[in-house]
Amino acid sequence: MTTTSGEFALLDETWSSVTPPAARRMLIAAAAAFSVRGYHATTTRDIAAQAGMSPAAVYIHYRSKEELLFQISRIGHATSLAVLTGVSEVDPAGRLAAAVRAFASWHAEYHTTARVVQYELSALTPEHLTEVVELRRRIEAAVRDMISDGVAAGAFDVPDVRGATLAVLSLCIDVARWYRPTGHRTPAEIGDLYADLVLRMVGAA
Amino acid sequence: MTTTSGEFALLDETWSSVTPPAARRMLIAAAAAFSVRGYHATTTRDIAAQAGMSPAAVYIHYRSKEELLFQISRIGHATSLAVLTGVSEVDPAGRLAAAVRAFASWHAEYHTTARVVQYELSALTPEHLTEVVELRRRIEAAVRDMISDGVAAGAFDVPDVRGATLAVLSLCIDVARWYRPTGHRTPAEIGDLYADLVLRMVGAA
DNA sequence: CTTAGACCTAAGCAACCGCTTAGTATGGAG
DNA sequence: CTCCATACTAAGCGGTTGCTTAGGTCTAAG
Repeated sequence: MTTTSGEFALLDETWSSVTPPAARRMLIAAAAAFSVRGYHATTTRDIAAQAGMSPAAVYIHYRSKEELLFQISRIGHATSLAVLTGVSEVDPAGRLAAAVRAFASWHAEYHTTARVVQYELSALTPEHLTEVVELRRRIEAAVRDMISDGVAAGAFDVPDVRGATLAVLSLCIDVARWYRPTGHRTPAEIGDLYADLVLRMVGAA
Repeated sequence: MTTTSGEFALLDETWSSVTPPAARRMLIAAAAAFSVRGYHATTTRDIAAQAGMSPAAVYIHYRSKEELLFQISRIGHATSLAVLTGVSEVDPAGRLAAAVRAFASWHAEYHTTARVVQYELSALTPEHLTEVVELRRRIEAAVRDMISDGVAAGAFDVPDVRGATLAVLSLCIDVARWYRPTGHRTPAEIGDLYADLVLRMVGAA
């Protein structure tokens, strides 16, 4: 486990499915630029310069600037869904805690990608947005199921399951907004803090 | 109490300090446009059209597009700080609950303004950002004081006061991201839900 | 060496951006 | 009436945008 890639060493292959290498470099450059300046404030010249290529090189691999955004959003949503549902614990409290720990710390560790994922939805075309919204629906359903399983097992005390689901997701997602690598909390510490707070919110014994 | 202005009827004078009326109409049009499309995706022509004036009319009342953003951000931050600190309760749990209820429901009721306040900070000039960051510091300090007062009085069980402050503010702020007026929760209901969740987070008896 | 094809660049186009300039309409004071 | 300040618009300027086109360079098979 290195300090830069943290506990997501295996997932640092976020972009490994993107080929050829030049297309991957372009995506990574676009994600970095979008996360710092926002989609609309980023020019195709910015992206190309950061990837070390000419502005026209963008269009060898992607149809448009928006397609770059879509690929980042699609892969980022799929990765965060995998992180959330990839926990192995079986008891309700341990399972929810592990999922929140992983999901929250992913939003810190990969705050660059997460910011694009969470705050640039409105720049997607309607067709691309539809595809991404389906992934978001599955993320929400995963959290809701974990909470209602705990309620059914008598492990949680939750008067409003949908409200609690909303709050848990909201809390984790917002990490992408405020997190700074220079802050004095590591992604793992944020994960631990949030797992504890969420167990208190659902009234776990 | 009307359904549209909710419990913030008196505060619906958010922009009442802005004169003359044409300047106020321009600010409101800009806030609406920025909240829907984002600062960088909004053109001065969009703003002027929504205010029913010509593009040049923007520059009668404001030096630049960025100054419109700054005024929205400054007034919005000041208003949300007033909402947060305007609670009258004295006991720690009641005071924190009332503050969270007011702050969270403000972010729903005025989600248009709140979105600009929370998500367009990076478009401000360094000088304007400095002024707004000072208001944000006071907002954070207000929440932190409420939590540490409760800890000192033995009413809360909080192992990490700064971490809890971060989470409480984060939860309320993120309402501006997900809230939709067409949703089935009213701003007041969101405030009640969040006040309960926050009391659980701080371990109030 | 020739050739095909993948990959990339230099140059630039049409459209659009924030903002400016020059001028018009209005209404109150003298 | 004249004069002037205020509030606005029509037109457009210089610069930037996303994206295209035409052409160059590299690798590897024949």
